[in-house]
Amino acid sequence: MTTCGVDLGEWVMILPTETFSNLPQQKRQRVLDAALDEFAAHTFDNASIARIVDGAEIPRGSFYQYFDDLEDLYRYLFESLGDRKAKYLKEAMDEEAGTMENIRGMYVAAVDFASENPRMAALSVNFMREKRHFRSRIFHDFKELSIQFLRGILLQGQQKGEIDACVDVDMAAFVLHSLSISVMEHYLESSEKPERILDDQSGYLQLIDRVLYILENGMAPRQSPDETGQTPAARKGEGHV
Amino acid sequence: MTTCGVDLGEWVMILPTETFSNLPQQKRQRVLDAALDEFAAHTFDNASIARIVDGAEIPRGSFYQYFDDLEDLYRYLFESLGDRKAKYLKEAMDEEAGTMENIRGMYVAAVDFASENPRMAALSVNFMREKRHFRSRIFHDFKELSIQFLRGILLQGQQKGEIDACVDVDMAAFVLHSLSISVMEHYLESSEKPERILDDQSGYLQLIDRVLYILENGMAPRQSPDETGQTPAARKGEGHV
DNA sequence: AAAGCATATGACACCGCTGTCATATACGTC
DNA sequence: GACGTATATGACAGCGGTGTCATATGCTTT
Repeated sequence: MTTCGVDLGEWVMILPTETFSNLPQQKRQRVLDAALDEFAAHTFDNASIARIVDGAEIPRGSFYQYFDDLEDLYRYLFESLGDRKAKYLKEAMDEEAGTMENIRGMYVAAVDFASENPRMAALSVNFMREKRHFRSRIFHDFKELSIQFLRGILLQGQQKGEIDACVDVDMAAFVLHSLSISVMEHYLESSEKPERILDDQSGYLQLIDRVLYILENGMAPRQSPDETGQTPAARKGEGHV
Repeated sequence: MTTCGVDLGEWVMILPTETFSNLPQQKRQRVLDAALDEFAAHTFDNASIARIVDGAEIPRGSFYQYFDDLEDLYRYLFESLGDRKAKYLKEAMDEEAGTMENIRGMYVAAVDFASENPRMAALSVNFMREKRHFRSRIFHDFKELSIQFLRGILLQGQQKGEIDACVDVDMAAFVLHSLSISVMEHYLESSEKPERILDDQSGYLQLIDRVLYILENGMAPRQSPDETGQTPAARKGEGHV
């Protein structure tokens, strides 16, 4: 697939074939929209070009004029997802802030991202459900990357004395990564349901705080328990709501 | 599907149609084997009757003599999985033991189970990847059940003073459940890889201990840090290896 | 051996999807 | 208007799947 930079609305993305990038905005958007719908609702294996062309109301032949195949389109969407999510995470990181505050910031950013881009979030949850083999074909060890990023934060935290020296940073990164996926999944599943008890932001901020309280303080009784039941990060982060 | 109890080898299971249960053991086993292979390798949507009958070397028509459809067979396998896994968990639970020791026991049991029944473990990981809708159709809120079970243990632990009163048991159960899935997934993925750095039991016992150390003690520095870097549960549990 | 019943068998119709290709259309250029 | 090039279009062959059904097989009973 040929690539060329194009400013599409708010953010710059890498586009597939020339033909696709020359398309009138509206039509192009219809295609991307239908594709996002498809990948938000189905794993890659179950996604179908037939439904995408149907949704976008373009003839089947055109699809192959724009993309080599489904994976080509997927790659493209996935990349723009990565760019977009990276922005959220960058905004959330604060050099001045403590380690746990930054971690909380990342969790919150992930839910913000999911709430503002539900289809992209669903796509990324589906991506995590793909077989390892597929995942690394699309984005070489995306999971590894995410874990390494968290690992860096934790290591720094350990140097600053904010993370206990006894904790194994690799495991902690693994734990944080797994839980952030679970929280996002939970968020997306709950917003599917009609009841939507927790679909509002503030409900999820509370959920994140409670999960992080456990990760920060542990489940064993503390010698001097914190009476508020909130993490320091949560307390400092309250301005966010 | 008609049901009837039959003792197949080590454990009692509920069998589908009369016809299937009257089959010679060897043939029946071939079918179950092929099915387990299929569901360990593919999610339900991607599994195919064609491959199963191929693997079992039975004619396609026979399949429909034994089962209504793929879901019928899936239900049956899933149920026997549940029975089998429940046994592991029951053995792991110890009324006398402390809460964290029991939780560790469950994690270890899950990896033991995965190691001794890798295809069933893969099936159960695939099950967790299914859409919520499918999951509750097969087994009404399996995830919920698992979380409720953990919740009970934690609540008891809180009453015994072994779990900090500040922790939200619902969140803790959610965290424990999510991580147990992640650990099992990690185990299965690592045993797919040729290197297999951590595929041995003892490597995983270490992984579990490190994860649980974090959950027990938290990542924040403790006033009186434990010099060994292991959980009390891990120390008491060492006899297991 | 004929009849009756349970089970086995694989050919078959039908479906949804993919990727291709011959053909149609639009548009800029002479 | 004729030509050339880029793009549009949907019919189509091919594939792998499903569920069915007419027919075959084997075993038991008379």
